[in-house]
Amino acid sequence: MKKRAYQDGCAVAHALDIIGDRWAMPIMRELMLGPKRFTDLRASLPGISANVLTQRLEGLEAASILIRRRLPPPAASQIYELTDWGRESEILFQVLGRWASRSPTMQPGQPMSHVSVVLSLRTMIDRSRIGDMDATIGMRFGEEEFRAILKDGDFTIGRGEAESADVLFSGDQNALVAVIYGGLPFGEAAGALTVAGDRELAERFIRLFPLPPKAPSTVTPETTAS
Amino acid sequence: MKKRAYQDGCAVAHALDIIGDRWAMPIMRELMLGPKRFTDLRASLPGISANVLTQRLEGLEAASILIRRRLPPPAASQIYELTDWGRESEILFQVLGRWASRSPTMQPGQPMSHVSVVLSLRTMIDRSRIGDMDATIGMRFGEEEFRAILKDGDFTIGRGEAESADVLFSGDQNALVAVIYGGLPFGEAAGALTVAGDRELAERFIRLFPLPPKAPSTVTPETTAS
DNA sequence: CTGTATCCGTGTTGATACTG
DNA sequence: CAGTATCAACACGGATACAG
Repeated sequence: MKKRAYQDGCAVAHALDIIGDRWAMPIMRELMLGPKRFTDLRASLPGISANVLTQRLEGLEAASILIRRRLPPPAASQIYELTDWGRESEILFQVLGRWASRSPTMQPGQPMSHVSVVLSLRTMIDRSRIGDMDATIGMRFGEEEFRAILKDGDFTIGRGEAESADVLFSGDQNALVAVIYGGLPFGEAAGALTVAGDRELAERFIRLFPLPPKAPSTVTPETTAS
Repeated sequence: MKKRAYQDGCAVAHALDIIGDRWAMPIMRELMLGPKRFTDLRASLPGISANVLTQRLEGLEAASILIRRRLPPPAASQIYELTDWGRESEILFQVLGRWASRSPTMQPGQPMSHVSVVLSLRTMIDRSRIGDMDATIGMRFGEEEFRAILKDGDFTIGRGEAESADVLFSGDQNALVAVIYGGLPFGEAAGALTVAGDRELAERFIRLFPLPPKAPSTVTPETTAS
């Protein structure tokens, strides 16, 4: 079928055959919190072109990672939704993200999608810091709302109603990232991010997501001769 | 630097920028059990071309995943060796391999490299089945020797002297795979695989690596009309 | 023997425009 | 909204030639 396949019995090579193509994993990531339409996917993946998105969706469907469903009328649109097995791939994103967060060449500050931010919180939460916290945190990024629950030492987050939470973050998800991972004070994020509700809880919340130490760079910084 | 980079702050996207290129992960896999030379890598990655291997090695070196070392004379050859952080990526291969082993589209029977086989054992071992086993297992595939140790409910395997083990498998690594994962009886693998030493231990050993159940295919098998 | 560099045919990717 | 068509740029794989 596929022209360029590793002809290798290794399961890792098979994984790369089905999800190793450019954009395949970012597409899966965007579907991890629930189904999306073609246009939603395109909007949350800046840089992808329509034909590549079509091809990847076909490939991922053929691999049983997602299914295409036509919503019942009146909403006559199609949606793409992960299968159970596709959803099980979340562990890949967690492990990959945790490993890459130590990369010495990673440059911070680039924009992230709504889903990326939420998944990164799922990945980087340090459950040992939750203690006896018992709270709900809402987030509103553009049209999308997410809801996090801290309870019994555990942390869950997904799409959900944000308004009634104990704290509500709203605005630009990148500003929240700058606060949580970049140590930016809320004050300096004002304008891009507003915090409503229990301010002290918000301050505690953002300290639940420590970054692991960077791995050392093994590259000599190349004395740039003209 | 890189022409085609996801411009995405998500750590997963950064990971894909540095290890998402074709052949990058298979190269890392081949170095996971210790350093190799350019020619060794090429031989264990059928299908890769010299220039692509050179490019990937450069990229992985720039990302601090591996370093290039010149062996001291008399062996004047270079070797490629994972950095500490590069070695920490083994978890990626384990998670990826375990997930992909459930793929409904994976076809068994394709050849695997020596390293792939050893890493797959590390990945698929079911420690709960080890019980009080206390033994060493040797494997000799071509020029390479590996040694596994079962002790105190744990399993370790890596490059190492094989001869003195309680059981010695030698011959074609693919035949061992067919026995362990394919359920092929030793008898039918004879010729491709020889087993020396404690035969009963060998039989117990190969049952320590159960495969997880396949995920269901969600693709309708397309009634092939002429 | 161990790599590296260059050329070339081919397939994949990506941007734009366009259609149901 | 959900893709398809077209085309240019690039990456890949193979072969070959070159350098230490």
